[in-house]
Amino acid sequence: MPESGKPAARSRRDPQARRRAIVRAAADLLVEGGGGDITHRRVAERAGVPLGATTYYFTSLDELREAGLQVLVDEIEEFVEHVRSASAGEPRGPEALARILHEYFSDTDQMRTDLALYGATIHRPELRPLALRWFDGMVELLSDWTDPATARLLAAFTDGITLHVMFRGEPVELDELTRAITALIRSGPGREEAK
Amino acid sequence: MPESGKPAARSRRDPQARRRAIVRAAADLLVEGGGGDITHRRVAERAGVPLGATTYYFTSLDELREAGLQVLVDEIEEFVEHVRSASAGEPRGPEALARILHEYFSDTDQMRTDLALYGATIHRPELRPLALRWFDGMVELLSDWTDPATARLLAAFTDGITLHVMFRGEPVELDELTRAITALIRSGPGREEAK
Amino acid sequence: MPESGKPAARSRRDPQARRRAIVRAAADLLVEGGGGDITHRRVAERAGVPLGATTYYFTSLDELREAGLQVLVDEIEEFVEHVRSASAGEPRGPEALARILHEYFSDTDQMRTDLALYGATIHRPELRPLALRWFDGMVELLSDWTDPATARLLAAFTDGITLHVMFRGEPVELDELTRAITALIRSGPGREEAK
Amino acid sequence: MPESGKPAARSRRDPQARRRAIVRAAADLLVEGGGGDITHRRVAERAGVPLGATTYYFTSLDELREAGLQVLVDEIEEFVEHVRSASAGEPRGPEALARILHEYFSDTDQMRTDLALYGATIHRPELRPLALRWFDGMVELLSDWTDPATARLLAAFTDGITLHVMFRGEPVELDELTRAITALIRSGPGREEAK
DNA sequence: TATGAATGAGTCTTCATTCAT
DNA sequence: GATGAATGAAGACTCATTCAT
Repeated sequence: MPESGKPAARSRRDPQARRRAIVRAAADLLVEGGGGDITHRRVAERAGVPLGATTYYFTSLDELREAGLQVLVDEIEEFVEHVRSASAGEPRGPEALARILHEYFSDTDQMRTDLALYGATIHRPELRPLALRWFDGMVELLSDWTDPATARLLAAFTDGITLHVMFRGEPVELDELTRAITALIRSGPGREEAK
Repeated sequence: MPESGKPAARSRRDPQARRRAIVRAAADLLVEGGGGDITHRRVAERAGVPLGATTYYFTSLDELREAGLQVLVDEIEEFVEHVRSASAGEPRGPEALARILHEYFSDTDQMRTDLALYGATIHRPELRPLALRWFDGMVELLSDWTDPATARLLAAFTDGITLHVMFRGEPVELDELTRAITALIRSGPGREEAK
Repeated sequence: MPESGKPAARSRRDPQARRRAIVRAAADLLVEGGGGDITHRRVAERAGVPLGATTYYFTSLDELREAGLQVLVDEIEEFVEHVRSASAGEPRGPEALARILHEYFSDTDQMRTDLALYGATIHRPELRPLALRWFDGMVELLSDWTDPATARLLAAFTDGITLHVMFRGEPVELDELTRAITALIRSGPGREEAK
Repeated sequence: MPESGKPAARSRRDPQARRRAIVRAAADLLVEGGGGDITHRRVAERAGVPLGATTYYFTSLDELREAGLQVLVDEIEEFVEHVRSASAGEPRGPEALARILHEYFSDTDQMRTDLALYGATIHRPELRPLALRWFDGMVELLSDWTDPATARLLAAFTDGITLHVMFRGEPVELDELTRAITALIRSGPGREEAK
């Protein structure tokens, strides 16, 4: 129960919440059905707002789509941040990294979000910067474990695995993952020693 | 009298050629703009056939879209086959493989086709078998160079690199590729001796 | 009753007639309400065709509007042609011309069409060539009665009178008209003697 | 305390100025794009006032449109008045009048305003009184130079020339104008001697 | 067999107007 | 008194699909 005063009763005359609800709905639709499924009507229904609200808050459908995608990327970045802080105290060996990534490859929801991001941007070059934010975030995270060049290779490797795991519907084995990651990291020039 | 003869003079009074032209147009549109760009009108115009022809040869637009995707996969398989036969005499070392893959990562058209395939199937589980044909073809190709498990990892790696290279618009360096591939292959249990 | 065979029964599966009906409806709406009143819905209802038909036959509303306007201009030109041939045998004195124009200034329908033409083109420079066809037609007609320069002045004069007569709802007197036209023609260098 | 003082500092907390700004914006839009371009949003943006202000000061959009038109007519009347006083000392011969009118026919902005007035009223009989104020003002002005009947003819002539000059984008020559005006005035019964 | 006509559903978008604040 | 949020109606346009020919 919040402070006091108007406890619930939001939604009407709460532009911010309304906008959020619309974007949330767009993001969900993006994950479920891809960018082509974003229509004013669908978003409005999903968000529980009248049709006019979607056009009132967003000048064009493109803008709405991008806002939804933005939310997805924000979520992904939060996830990356979460992983990073959760692994703060862990040893920096390849095995530990493999365990972390393996966990990620078991999180279907998370991967579905990534896939939605790829799908939405593949044919929309103007939105690719959003996907790059995810790529770069991953590279940055991996840079805690290896040198930048290897981090980039590992980031690409990660996305490839995501694609294959999701398409095949089969998980990736932890030991194989460990083997590959270990090999890739060992092959690199090594992480620069900070300080 | 039909039968043989008339090697040229196709297209008119050649239902098969017409069908092919339509599917070809659909495939092109798929690569250029994604599944959302496939409409009867657009395909008809692109193929240079009357509007009615698109509905005459294909019961529904979905069917047409899928046929176009099919063509894409066929092309990809041809490409894989081409690579395989072209590399028939080459040594089976990681360096040679890296060179082959590096060439692939320089072929923007080819990668665009792959991307179109991902994009078209990400949100259509029923079409994923088509993408898997590409995945499997790649695994099979790579199995000439390493063990099956490593081949699967390499195939995923390949798709990840494709994604990153295309999205970033930056090529991948041959030496990095060589390093990664060498490491991955060396880490594997080794290729079963065929024969 | 036409030839034989299908006597009436047109309208369905008679694209030409359909197109004509649509344009006719657009032209009527143009005269009655101005260019702003042209909407797909209104035209469709007026023409007695389904909404989709208007977009099927015309790529854009602008095209439809222009087609309607075109019809108006065609009508006007027919009218000019009619006047010309009707006055073929008449003497070429200013009095005869005044009588002809006076008749025109009594034809409310005809003037309403002209007004619609002005109204539709005033804010659409791209359509002005259509209005100029009327201006030029009038100049040509008047050139049968006087020199080109004076014909141009008279044509402008005609349009001004149309505007005032229609806006005031009061006719112009024949004798005043005669006086003005006579004065204008007499002031000119005179018609070039043909041959 | 209000009353006098504060010569500047208007606009905020000055309802009248706000209203004026809105009407001014409407008038401008009328001239630039015709009545169809008048929308609350556009007017508000143009006037630099919040959207709500346009509905606060004007019950309906029609009312706003008419107010804008009103302003146009006021401007036109001012212009006529200006011409009259400017020509107060001039000789009353046709040549002088021709010069004055020729100046008017060179003032594209002024003519555009007139055109906007025609365009806005052609299809709105209820607004025609506004256009008649311009017609009548012109007749009155011309009555300083000729008899009423001829003044009416000249006023119509003026509007016709405006239409043709603007539509053709070509100016009218001073000598032709002089010739026509001279002829028309000479043909009249002559101006009643005032006083 | 082949095709262009046909149309209703659905898309994006704009907007006058109302109203809560 | 002001104003931005709100929304349903309507507008332009596209199109899959059906069907007459």
